Amino acid sequence: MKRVTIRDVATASGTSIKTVSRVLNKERYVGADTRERVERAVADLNFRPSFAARSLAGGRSFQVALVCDNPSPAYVYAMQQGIRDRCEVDGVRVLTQPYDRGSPRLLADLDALIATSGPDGIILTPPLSDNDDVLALLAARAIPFVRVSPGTRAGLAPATFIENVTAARELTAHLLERGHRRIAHIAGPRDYATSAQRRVGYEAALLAAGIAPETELIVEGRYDFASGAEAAEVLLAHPSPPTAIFAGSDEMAAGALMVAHRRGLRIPTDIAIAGFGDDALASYVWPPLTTVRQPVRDLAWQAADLLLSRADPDELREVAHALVVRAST
Amino acid sequence: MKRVTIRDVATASGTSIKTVSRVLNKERYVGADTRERVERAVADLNFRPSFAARSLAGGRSFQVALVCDNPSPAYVYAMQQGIRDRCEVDGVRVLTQPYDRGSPRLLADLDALIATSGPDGIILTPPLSDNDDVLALLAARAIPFVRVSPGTRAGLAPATFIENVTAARELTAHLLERGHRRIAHIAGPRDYATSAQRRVGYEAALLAAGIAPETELIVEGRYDFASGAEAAEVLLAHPSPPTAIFAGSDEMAAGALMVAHRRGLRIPTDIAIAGFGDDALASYVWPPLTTVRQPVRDLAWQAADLLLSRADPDELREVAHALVVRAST
DNA sequence: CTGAAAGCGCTTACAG
DNA sequence: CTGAAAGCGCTTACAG
Repeated sequence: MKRVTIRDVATASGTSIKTVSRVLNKERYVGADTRERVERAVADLNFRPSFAARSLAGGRSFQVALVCDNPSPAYVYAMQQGIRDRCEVDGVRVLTQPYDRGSPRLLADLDALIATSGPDGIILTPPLSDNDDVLALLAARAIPFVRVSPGTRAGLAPATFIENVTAARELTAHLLERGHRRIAHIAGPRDYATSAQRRVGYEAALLAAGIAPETELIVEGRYDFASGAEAAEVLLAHPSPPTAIFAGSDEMAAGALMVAHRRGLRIPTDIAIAGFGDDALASYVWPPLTTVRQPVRDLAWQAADLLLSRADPDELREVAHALVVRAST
Repeated sequence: MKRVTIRDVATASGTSIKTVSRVLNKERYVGADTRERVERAVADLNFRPSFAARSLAGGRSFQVALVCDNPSPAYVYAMQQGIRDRCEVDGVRVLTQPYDRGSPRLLADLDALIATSGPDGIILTPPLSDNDDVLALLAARAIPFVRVSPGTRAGLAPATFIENVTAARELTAHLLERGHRRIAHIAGPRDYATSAQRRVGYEAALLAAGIAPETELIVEGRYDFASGAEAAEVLLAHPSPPTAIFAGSDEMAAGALMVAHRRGLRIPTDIAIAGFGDDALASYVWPPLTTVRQPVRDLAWQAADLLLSRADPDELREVAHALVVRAST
């Protein structure tokens, strides 16, 4: 079973390999009937061009890399799906490279990825979207990239985002409406721009209600379950504990929920708990979590679209979020 | 910034490109000092060979594909991690292709993957590990593959697995020890070999305890949360409901847990619930789930190792499971 | 142990 | 609108 090549298609269609190449790449200036003959031959022979050959000859790899360092498998998985949804339309493959931002090898690994696989573009998710070293490397290598949920330096590259500040303000307002006055916040890690954005929204809502944010009611987590539980322990041990907790991620909210259960607290009567993201997890825990829907798959799709359509560096695309009220508040 | 090529390395080290190629591929018959000169030049020039060129010339792609169709992001993500852990040792990349086994395009898409990307090997996860059409296609294309948790046709290809029957028996025995006599089972979908294996283990434990399995206490789900909830509704509506439910996956167990909470049942007093897998989710719900630990990442690592080490088709590797008792039983 | 030649399957640049 | 030539950066087969 020898491989069918462009040469076979040229022979079968009575044209040259250059013409077949033109049809393959949807170039203009191919006669209608010539195009048709080539397309028939492609179908008849079940010809599929070799990525390796196209990459080598054309200097493009037909590959996009998702470069991420995120504690949530659900997030990364949804990102992969959204990116793939968009990329497969263009016949582009997706390479997922999870990194450890703490690793001293981060830059070297990323550089190696670029040198060996030569992706046509890169999609950066938080916290890498705001990592100066990574940003500098991509600029030096002159490789197109898109940022998901960046915090600073708008205009550096196209980006997709949700209005984190607004969303957090809406969620906090919901807790205020429920009558809560002592509302705690479990913030995300410092190097995520989204952490600060969500915290700003939380504080803005409190201020708008005439409540001064208290440092003691704000604890920093790592966006994961364990840190949410740790933070909740701290908050609930407070002499005058909060009646509501707004966690910056659903996983942290789930951790807080676990602690509340362990302490025999009734939810939401004794303590209301809300998250952020609307991961599948938010619907799986008891009681189901009030949260903000962050459509990760859409964010990813738009990011891939920005990349493949070669958007201008200052193009920003907002994806709509939504407050989702469930039984935990 | 022109790309550094093998030719530059040959010039810098005073050898030929063939010798550089030998060093790169760790071939034998290279003089010690020649090797050293080449290695120094590689390091000095920061040379990284092009995957595209190596693929085209060598007929290998340095790429392995994970071909899966699984409802659980956590499972797929853990598989990706384990495979990548092993592959990066050999400088091999991982392509993840999620498929829809219900799709009429499944085979065509898989065939296209093979034709365009030409992976050096493929890893199949359930239920694709037992899909006859997929198996036939891979055989026809003569492409090496490894199966994760296959059910039948041992010897067709190397495989990794956990002892599902034993594990399910142990879990059910645990429920029996807790005093339960009416133990229900939410089984996985029919096309997963693991579904039948777990069910067999469940029935064997009952029989060993002198209890005849009842058809009405066995409901089929889809391994996901929603189907677990649906199955639990059916089971708890039974005139003589079970006192314990063993779900074939953690997600289904979480669904059953949700239904129990909605009905105001105390867990495990009114109803005990156990899952299978020990996904992160199992520790996130309340009460935490008793389950069987299935080390997916290890299964994946071993699968990749079997592939990269060109294991014989009859090589099987068992990965150890473990009963994990928590508060839900 | 080492190297010169040919070729993998495409695309690029150049002609016509 | 179409094609012949050169070349992408490596590895394979073949010599020595």
